[in-house]
Amino acid sequence: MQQLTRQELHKHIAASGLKATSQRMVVYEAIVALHGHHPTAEEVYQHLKPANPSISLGTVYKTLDTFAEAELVRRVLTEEGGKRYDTNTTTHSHIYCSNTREIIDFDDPELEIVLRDFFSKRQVENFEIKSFAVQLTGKKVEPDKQISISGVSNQNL
Amino acid sequence: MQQLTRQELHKHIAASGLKATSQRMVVYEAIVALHGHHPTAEEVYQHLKPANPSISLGTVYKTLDTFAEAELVRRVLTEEGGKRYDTNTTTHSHIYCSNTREIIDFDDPELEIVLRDFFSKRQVENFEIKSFAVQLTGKKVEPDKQISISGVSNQNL
DNA sequence: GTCAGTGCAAAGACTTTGCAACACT
DNA sequence: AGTGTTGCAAAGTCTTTGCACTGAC
Repeated sequence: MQQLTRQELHKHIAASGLKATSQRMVVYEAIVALHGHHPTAEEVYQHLKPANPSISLGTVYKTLDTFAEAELVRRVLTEEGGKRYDTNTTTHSHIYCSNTREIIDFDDPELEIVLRDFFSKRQVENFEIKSFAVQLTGKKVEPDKQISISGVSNQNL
Repeated sequence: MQQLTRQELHKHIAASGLKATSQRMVVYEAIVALHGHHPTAEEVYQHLKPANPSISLGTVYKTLDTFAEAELVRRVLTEEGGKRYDTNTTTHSHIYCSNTREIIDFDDPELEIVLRDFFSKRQVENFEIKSFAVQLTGKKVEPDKQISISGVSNQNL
């Protein structure tokens, strides 16, 4: 994502019905800058601290929580239990590497079409579905090694 | 899942290369009993405590972690940041209710076929996929209300 | 008998909260 | 001006760790 001007930041935040304070703009800016890294509150704080030494960690926590409620950002599911955040992009799919614990964006329009199609036919009882995501788990391999999906075992599917 | 005998518990645990201690059997028994509830360590502890007052919470934490490493149980992704566990069943899909914070199993063979199919064609670069899961997010509705998927907005897909 | 596993309690990590001061609308 | 937001620090929650003891193999 490109650099946002102060005005744009203001607009983004105000558009969600939130007061556009300077801390919120800074936090939003940081999470945009860290897009793809799925940072924790602490990481957001560390990122914006040099340029904004007066902001407090507690405010970052509160702000991210507020943003998540307002759907300005979304929480990323983790197996480790920490809360991570990301800008609310069009894809909700992630790959989780069990070796490096990275969460990598996986953006595949085809997959999304397939799923969207599936759920437009398959209604879930007593449930109003708001969004869905695919979570892939696996391990990074060396670029020169053979890439395979054959390792997907039946009992995992 | 049915009741497991002490011998069966022993076998399950030993089969993963772990020492089959009585604490481990009790923890495994509890998580089987709580299958579908996706309990936290604390909940597992509360469940087994009445019958096993001498077991310590720390041991439950350690044991669940050990089990997860050995893939005897799996960690369930949560948005809230707490670690939850479940027996390693054949489905990996969940529905998360943002109202009640419940995690509900969603077992749909058709969906699994669709995804399995998709990923058998679509290889992911430099990544060996081990498993995948679909995470649905939404809200429970009253049984008499209209159920709809139309609320799925484009920007979430 | 050996060594991994356990209980306990303390430490650690992460997150939330209360409140006075502050700043956006 | 009024109300929601911030900074700070303290409290709270959840999880891990160290160590002496125990029990499974």
